[in-house]
Amino acid sequence: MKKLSIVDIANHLNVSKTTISFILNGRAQEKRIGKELVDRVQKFVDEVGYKPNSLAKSLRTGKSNIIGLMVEDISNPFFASIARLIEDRAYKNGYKIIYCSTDNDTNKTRELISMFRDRHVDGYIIAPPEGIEDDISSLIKDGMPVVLFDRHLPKVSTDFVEIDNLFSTYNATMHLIQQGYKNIAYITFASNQTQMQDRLQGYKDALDESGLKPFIQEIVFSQNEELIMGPLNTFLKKHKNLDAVFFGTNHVGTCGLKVINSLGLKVPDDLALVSFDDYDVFKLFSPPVSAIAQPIEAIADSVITVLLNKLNTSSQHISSQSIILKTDFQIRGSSKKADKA
Amino acid sequence: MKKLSIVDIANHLNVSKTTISFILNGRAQEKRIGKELVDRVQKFVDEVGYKPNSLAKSLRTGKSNIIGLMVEDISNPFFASIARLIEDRAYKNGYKIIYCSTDNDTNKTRELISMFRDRHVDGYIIAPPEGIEDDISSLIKDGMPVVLFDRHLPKVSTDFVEIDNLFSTYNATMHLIQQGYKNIAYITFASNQTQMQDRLQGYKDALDESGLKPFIQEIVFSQNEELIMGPLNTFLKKHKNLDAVFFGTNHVGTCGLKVINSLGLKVPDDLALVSFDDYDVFKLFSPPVSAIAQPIEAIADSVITVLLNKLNTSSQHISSQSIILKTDFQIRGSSKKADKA
DNA sequence: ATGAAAGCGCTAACAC
DNA sequence: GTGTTAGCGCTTTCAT
Repeated sequence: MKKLSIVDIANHLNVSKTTISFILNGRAQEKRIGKELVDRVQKFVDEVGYKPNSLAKSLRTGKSNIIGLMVEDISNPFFASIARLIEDRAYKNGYKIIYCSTDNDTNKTRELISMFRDRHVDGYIIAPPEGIEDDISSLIKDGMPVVLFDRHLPKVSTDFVEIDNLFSTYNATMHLIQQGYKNIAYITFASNQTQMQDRLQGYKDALDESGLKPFIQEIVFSQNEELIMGPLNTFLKKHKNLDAVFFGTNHVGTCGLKVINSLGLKVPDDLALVSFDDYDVFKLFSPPVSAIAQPIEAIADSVITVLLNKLNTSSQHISSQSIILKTDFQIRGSSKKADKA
Repeated sequence: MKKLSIVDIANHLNVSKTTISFILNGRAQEKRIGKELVDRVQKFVDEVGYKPNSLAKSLRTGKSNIIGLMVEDISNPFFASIARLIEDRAYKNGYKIIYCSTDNDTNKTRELISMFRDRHVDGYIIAPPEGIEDDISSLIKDGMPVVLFDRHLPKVSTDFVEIDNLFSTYNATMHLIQQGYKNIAYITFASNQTQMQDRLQGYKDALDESGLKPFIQEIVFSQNEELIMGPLNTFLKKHKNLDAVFFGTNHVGTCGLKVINSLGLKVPDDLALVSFDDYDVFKLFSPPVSAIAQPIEAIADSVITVLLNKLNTSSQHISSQSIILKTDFQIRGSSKKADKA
């Protein structure tokens, strides 16, 4: 059974394909097409299960109903959860998602953007790596709806959705300080991305304000856990005087826990812990790890809402918006000073 | 700057667009097009950064270079990791991925398949829910390349990639028995999917063989963790005599750990633990949880290899293959009997 | 109120 | 070797 086209059904019904097209696109009223005809067409279409070829439609209209989603790494639970939520909302609104992981690699990202353009995606949701400013700018210049999230590009004016990174780490660091910890390290990935810089700054500000000395360890991002745990191990062994460690991301945090376990360190007695991003690993660790929970649902919701908005308003120039969401600091056993101060 | 089409560049070079098309598609040799012309075209194309419109190409050729990937839930670390790996391989071979989560919902899946068809995806990778047999069959009947994974549909003859579920649970259950545990429960999601049934059977076989009594608890699948933890809690409270629990999936396992923590049970003294699927949560729990590690890379690799194969061989009727991979049972502290038997 | 026809950008049979 | 041309299936202007 060959798939039928609009022509087939037009022929079968002895009507012009134009009319069919109008009816199928809900413009029957507007075109004053006879109600009786409309029903007849509708009925037949349902009967044979005709579906317009969306490729042809896209070619003609220039709209693909596809949204491109570019995250750092889809296997990271943070991004996976957001992707899931965005996916749901997108499908409900008639959009499909094409996604991919950038690995924070500028060239790969550039290539992917080009692929997306080529595919005529209608909109872009991107957690951008550094160095991609020009590509994003040109996307925007060409009128493509773009929403950044998790971080933004200071030199590009776009809509973006973020959390209050600086306050989050400041606040959590302050908590450690209030608990009486003095030698607090901050371990993060080496990155100039805004969210990473803001987080680092929040930590620094808190220490500064309290007259404490910062210990910062930046690790080169890698897919290979060994390459993260190695430097972490070295760092922790070298700084025996530390009494608390702040992990800048969930990935660093997880690797950190593994290293701490392998070193046989006691939490929080030997070392207190706080990590960015909250997820099961932290909740189930013994003791559970204090963590900064990002409002995943709110982020996904904001992102897709903003994008759908841009997609639906024909007007090119709505002023772009920045949405900054609050995080939720979950204080748990890993950062509570033992009673005998 | 308007995006240019093949016609523009043909005009600009005073050549027919056919010639351009041939050159761009690497058929210059075959068509004996002058090397000099080829170079000239190539140079100009590079210069202006011309990219063929893939929509038009797809419309014409019927190929979209898109693979549809349907998993149960992209935010589940197992599926997220596999998706990531498949994505990489697919991109390297010139394919993009459109993915979505089925939630094990037959109707949703049916709709998604229809969307994929409509989008003319070139191939399908599916972790199928129950009840979707007919849709898959018709896909195959129409000559679409389909690879199932994680589970299969007994009534449909397709290529699929799976692990040896039955042996995996049998083996791990035997381990518990050898450690001296007598009252071993198996907690899983209620499901008739092959992998779930096989896992359950492996457990039953082991108990049978050892003359032990099974305790089986099936939980209704849900996105909402509360709805999983509730029944779990009830079950554990009701069966105080249990000395070991086997979790049938990573999700059940994670929820199980939360419940065990909230109940204040000691692992493995109060309760020994084994779970299907290995991931960070299990590795970092105290004590670390014995787990059946699926060979993620091998699964992803097999899936995409099989699919690419089907995509590239024009022949319709290669006999379909089933690939069954081995798992790796990681024995850890959660299932070792305390020394004083 | 309905239909004819142009055209979105590309490929490939078929001429020349 | 290179160009002409007919679609792929759809939307939309314009004429009737």
